[in-house]
Amino acid sequence: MPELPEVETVVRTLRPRVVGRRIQAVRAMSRFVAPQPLDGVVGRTILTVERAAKHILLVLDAGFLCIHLGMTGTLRAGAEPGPYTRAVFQLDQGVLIYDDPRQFGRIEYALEIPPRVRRLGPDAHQIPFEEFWKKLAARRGRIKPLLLDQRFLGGLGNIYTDEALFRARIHPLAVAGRLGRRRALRLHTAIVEVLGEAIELGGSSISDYVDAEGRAGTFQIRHRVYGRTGEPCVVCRTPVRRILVAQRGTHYCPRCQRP
DNA sequence: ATCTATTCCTGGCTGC
DNA sequence: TGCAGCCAGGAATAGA
Repeated sequence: MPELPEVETVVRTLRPRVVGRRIQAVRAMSRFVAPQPLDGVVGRTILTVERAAKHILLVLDAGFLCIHLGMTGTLRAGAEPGPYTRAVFQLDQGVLIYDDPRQFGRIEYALEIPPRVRRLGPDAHQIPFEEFWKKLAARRGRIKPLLLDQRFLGGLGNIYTDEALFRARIHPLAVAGRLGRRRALRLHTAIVEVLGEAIELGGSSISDYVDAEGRAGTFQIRHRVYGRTGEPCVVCRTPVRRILVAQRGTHYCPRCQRP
């Protein structure tokens, strides 16, 4: 599932392939992925490609093409259309293919940056500790749902939330505002480190994820708790436990991450 | 503010 | 082998 490191990798691999290119035609095959017409992008030039949390923002000479990969979305330059192709962008040089089997992704064209992007909290990989600590201390809810809340912090999803909490030795149900400065600092460090390491390895490829060149990431082999239910904790050999938190599968070590 | 449940979608899995 | 049923989950949404 594309989270911050995967989206960052897509943006980095996409950039050299599309910046300066002119969009000559667009074909949207899914009303679910593209609920509004995308015709406005035709004739526009791609100025830059930016990441806003998990959103990909193609800044055009007029307006913005905003793409969210959802769970199974891929955006590939110079690829061939397949059975799950939901949108095709014909460029003056090359083509951009959006594939998405489960259609949880969204493509939107607007003259202004869409509200869903404006509402995003600070970037999980960029937020300074003092700001993180201040925001955290004001919250009474559980830490995991809070980290998943894109208005609180942008970019974390289920995988990296579980991995960061494990590294920081914090229970997913711990109350955010009661973590204390020491544990908050551990958590902030863990978030920044796990995201940085994942970006270095091109993200995690669990099922569908590939970058704009079609290459899979390799960070999944470094996962310590996510998808390791029942396997021994890499630190203490206690079996990794899976519980449900806010309707999400949550993986943690019951010994390293005490309540 | 915070929580729960629901909705979108379909490949892949389980169990019979 | 075939098929029904369920699960995975990001984010919006409704309702408590």
